[in-house]
Amino acid sequence: MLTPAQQRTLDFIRQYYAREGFAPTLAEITLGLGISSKGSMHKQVQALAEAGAIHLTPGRKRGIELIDEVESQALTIPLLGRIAAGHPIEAIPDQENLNIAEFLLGPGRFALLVQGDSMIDAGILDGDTVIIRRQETADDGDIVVALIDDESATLKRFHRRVGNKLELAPENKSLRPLVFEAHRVRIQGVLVGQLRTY
Amino acid sequence: MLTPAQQRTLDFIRQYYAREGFAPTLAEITLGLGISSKGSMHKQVQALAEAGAIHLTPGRKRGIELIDEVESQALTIPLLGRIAAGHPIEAIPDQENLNIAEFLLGPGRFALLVQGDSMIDAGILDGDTVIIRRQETADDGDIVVALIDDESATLKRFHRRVGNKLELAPENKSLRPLVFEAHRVRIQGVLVGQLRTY
DNA sequence: GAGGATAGAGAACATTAGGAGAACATTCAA
DNA sequence: TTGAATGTTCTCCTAATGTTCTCTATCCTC
Repeated sequence: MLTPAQQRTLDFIRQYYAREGFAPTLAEITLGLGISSKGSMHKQVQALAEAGAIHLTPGRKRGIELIDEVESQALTIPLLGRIAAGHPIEAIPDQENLNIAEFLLGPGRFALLVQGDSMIDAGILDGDTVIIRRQETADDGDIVVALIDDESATLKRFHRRVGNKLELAPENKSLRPLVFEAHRVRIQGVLVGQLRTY
Repeated sequence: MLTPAQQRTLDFIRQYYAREGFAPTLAEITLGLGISSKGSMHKQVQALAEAGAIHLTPGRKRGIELIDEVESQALTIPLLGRIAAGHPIEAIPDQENLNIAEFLLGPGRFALLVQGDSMIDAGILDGDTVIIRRQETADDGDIVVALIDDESATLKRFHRRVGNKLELAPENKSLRPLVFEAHRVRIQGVLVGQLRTY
């Protein structure tokens, strides 16, 4: 069971690794998390290693290795091909199976049931399930789950605005974007998937 | 069994854990449930531990661990609750995990990649994956994969028309429904799911 | 009403987690 | 070979947090 600081650290290492292709240094982690002591960070990283979340090669620079999560079990469905109105189904070479687990499961993800039509123009309907990856920051244009005033949650498209303000825009022509001071909004995660059953 | 207050507490802990990746503090639970005494909450949490619903590490901060019904953990994703613009995330009773497998997989199912915008008003966008169950008949109003003249395939909404005719209707205001003699159309399957990744 | 079970308030206290920062050791690339 | 970059090991600090009390207030059943 990870502590909050450990979880933040792990999330940062994962993101860094995904972005750069190699592990961060202690100094980079401290910087990324707004801490100033790499000694303290060393403690965190050690704790992560003991918890089995990462593997460390002592002394080595950038010596952090991520430990693969439980291998995603085979959860595949045959992918027949591409369908476009008015054409035959076109087979997709070298990809006869779709691994759903790989698409939707992963560390730090959770699902939410969407209620309401505010994202309908983005193809997210009332009753759909969305898959969210937990993270506290977002890029401009991401669809995020945001907590406003630590109270009401909402799924909206995220934009930065001048003057330390944020815009949360629904994808529905009949609704208007909302603009908030940055400090009132806490991002809880970004949309990584969506699914629906009939 | 659990008392109502214990159930509320457990639900909150589950939701918090899925969202944050670590357990809440007593103070956070009390706050989340609208209570003001962490001493009382301590009692609740102790009771939950005795009931076997959670595991506690005494003295430790955020020392609550959820007890997994391990099962097919690799195939499930925590379902936090229902999100509606402007409300807190509302927990869904008795459904804290979503099993992706049973959600989308099943006998006789296959996937297709959608190309084009002909079903956009049904929330099916260009690039989405749809899950189809193989069957040769369909009910009025189903969305089906149909083969026309044994040649071109298409994903459309299916309607019966008088005179042994069938209508295949796109869900896109700028496109018109097509009507065929029944013998020209062969239904290959009906839409049972849809998914999208970002 | 008595008595138990359940909820909660709130105060006092003890411990932990997270962090600062200095000093030192090691790695690695030029 | 060498020095900057980076990891390691300390010691110290403190706010955040768990623990333990004692009191109240409802319910419910008998």
